[in-house]
Amino acid sequence: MIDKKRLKKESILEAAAKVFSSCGFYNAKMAKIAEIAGVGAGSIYLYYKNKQHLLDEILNNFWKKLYENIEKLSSSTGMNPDQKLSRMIEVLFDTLVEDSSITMIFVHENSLDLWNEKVESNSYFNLFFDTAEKMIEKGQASGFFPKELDASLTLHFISGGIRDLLHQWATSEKKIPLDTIKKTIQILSRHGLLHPEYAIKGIPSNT
Amino acid sequence: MIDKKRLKKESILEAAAKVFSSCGFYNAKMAKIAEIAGVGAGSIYLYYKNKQHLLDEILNNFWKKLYENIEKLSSSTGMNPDQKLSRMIEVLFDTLVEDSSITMIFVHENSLDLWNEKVESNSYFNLFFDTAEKMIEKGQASGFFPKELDASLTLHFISGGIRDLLHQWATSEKKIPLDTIKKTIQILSRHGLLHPEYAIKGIPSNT
Amino acid sequence: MIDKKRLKKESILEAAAKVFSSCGFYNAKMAKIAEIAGVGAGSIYLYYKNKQHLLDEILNNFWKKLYENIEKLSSSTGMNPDQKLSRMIEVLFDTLVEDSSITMIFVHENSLDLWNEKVESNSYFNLFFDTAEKMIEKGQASGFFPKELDASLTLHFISGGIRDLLHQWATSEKKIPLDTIKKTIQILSRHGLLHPEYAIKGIPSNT
Amino acid sequence: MIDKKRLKKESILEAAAKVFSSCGFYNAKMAKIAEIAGVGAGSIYLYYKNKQHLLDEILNNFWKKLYENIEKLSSSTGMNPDQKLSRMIEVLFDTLVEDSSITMIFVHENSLDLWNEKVESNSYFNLFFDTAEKMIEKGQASGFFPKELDASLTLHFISGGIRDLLHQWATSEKKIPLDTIKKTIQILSRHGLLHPEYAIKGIPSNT
DNA sequence: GATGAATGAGTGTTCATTCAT
DNA sequence: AATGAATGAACACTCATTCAT
Repeated sequence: MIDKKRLKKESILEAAAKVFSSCGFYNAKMAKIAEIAGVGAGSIYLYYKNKQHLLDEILNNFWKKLYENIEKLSSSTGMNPDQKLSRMIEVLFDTLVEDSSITMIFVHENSLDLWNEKVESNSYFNLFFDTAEKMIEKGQASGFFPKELDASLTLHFISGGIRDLLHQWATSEKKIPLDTIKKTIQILSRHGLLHPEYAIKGIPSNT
Repeated sequence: MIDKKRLKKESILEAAAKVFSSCGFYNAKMAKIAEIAGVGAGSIYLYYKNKQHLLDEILNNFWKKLYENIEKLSSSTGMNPDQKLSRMIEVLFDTLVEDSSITMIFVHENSLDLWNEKVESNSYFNLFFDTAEKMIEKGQASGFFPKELDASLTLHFISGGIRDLLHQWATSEKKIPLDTIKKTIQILSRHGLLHPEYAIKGIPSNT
Repeated sequence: MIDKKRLKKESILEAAAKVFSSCGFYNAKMAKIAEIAGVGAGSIYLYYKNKQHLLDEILNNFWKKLYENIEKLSSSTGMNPDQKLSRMIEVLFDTLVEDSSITMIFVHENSLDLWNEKVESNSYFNLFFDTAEKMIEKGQASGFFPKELDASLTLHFISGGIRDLLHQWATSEKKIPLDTIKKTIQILSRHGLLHPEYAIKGIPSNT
Repeated sequence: MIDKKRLKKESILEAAAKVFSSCGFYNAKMAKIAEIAGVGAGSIYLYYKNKQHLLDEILNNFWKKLYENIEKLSSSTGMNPDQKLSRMIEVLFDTLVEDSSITMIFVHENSLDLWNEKVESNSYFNLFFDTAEKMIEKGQASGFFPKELDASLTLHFISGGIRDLLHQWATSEKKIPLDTIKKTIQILSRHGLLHPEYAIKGIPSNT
């Protein structure tokens, strides 16, 4: 009984994710969402205040999942910061890939006005970023990562990179293998584009 | 006479950029654009087919400028691939920072439907990416950059990173100095997050 | 058992009266009525056909009470028509004041569409008016009231006056004492605004 | 040109009055108003903020006209208070009869929520009532009208009476002649229902 | 009987676009 | 060319009413 309700609420959210991801938030019609969810148009409003609320929930769920995954990782022992970084990227990546609708929404719904509410402190969005930030700071403290980098900015750079790569992956005709994407992200995040040797020895002057 | 026309067309585009960047595409009102441009609402349609066309033009101009800047760089001699990469990032960065409206649009207007038209082959968007891609491939050929990376994906990763960083910069209260942003991008793009020494020597096992 | 039912039916009507009087018919929500009555939303429809029916019942009850009060008065002996008129006004007034919800409804819910059904002949509304009309006609027959007046119109004038006065009373900040209202009604109904002496002697020409 | 605009604005208001008066405010459809006015649905909003604004304008116009008519009367000389009262009732009556749509609206749209805005001080509604109130007070000062009456309440009684009488007139099948209505109002307002002689001599005890 | 979740018809309002002037 | 008044399609949301439980 109470399970059925949860199921219905869930199916509406899934339908919304599907429609948002394929049409974008502004072109998504509530009627379409209702149709896909298999409920009457008015029923959506029994569970969600309005269209915006649907998006908020979707994104919040996403950040929550991400936070929970990263949280375990953060407090785990037996990995050095570099391994944790690798793992974090993997988690971020896997979470995104797991549900392509969410990925598309994450990728696309960046529009200015769609973010105001989620920046409330201690939203999962912030929890995620704070946790990840601290992981990087620890890596800096133990000498793994250069101290001159700002942890928050670093995080944004990497997550932005991942986002665009997935955008590319999701929209490209000839599907790029996910493993290629994954490896690319790992290399670039950890080593950057420049060959490590050059980074240390410097560039040979006769080139 | 013909100059006056060009001026008016230009001022409309500038107004559109201003409004798009502050409200987002979907909340931007044509009436507001006309008002800011100082023209009648109907006049916009003398120069641009519709709202979408305005956005297309803005983004196209942006990619054109970017392409032209990168083009010179690409064919220039006297720089090694690493220096060119650095310079390219600088160009990308500077071009974005130059006009904050455009940056905000570049950052936000990712919505699915807003991109279909621009992927036409030989748009400046593609020209830019092709050129940049070739630069990276040259770097790989000459051993500067690891061959295992896909040039196109690399490019997307970096541009996505830059985008998110600038988003962060544009929306953060306490303005982060642009130089910090710039340096962060340079380091991460070229060296990644992991300290180069570890990248080569490997991680000490006793950590 | 059957009493419990009557009680529930009653409480729904009371709740409806409360909500109608505070929000007006069109802004009254069935859900709110159900909540105040302490029943489920669907239960209302076990007792009343629809929203309109609730209003009909409320008003019908009101006219019924009024009719019953006036009926006794009409057939009573020992009062002259003027005294009966006075008494009738008093009854009308007291009935209205007794339940302020009903008053507000009587005062406000005049909207065209809300009346069609109630004009069915031999509704209590009509019974009340017929009885009151006859009282006035008797007064005319016995010379108390001027014969040139139409009894029905007279009645409407007076009841309209009372209605507006009560509206005034119900909405005014600084509560006007009910006695003042009552006295005003009595004087104006019986003597009008003009000082009786002038009415007979005529107006002195030198004013 | 500017006249055409005024004409269009006017025609929309007239259409609104027509529809409001026949359906009531809440059942009036904007689409219907537009259709009757012969304009597109959106055009209404070029001239009026919303549906409520239409009603406000209609009623405000009505009170304005009424105020202007009463104002002249109030400051005129050569009439005693009783004559002025008579004249005022006539003006009120004539203004209402002049446009039956407005009358119906005046009669029906009393709903609680439809009045909030108009009670702003110095609206024409208030100006009208203040002016009329002063007329009555003058009549009391010069002994024409009984001092025990409150001028404001008196006014409300009379206007309420007129309203109901016109309601009656407007909805009755067999059209009552307007003259009958008018005379009824005059008599009742000035002399009340009781025969003036009785009012002075008292009621003979043997009745 | 009683419930309250589900429904979907219904509508005020917006705004990109057009076109008469 | 330039205007801005006019348009009308489109849509999120409400809420009286129903009906499965």
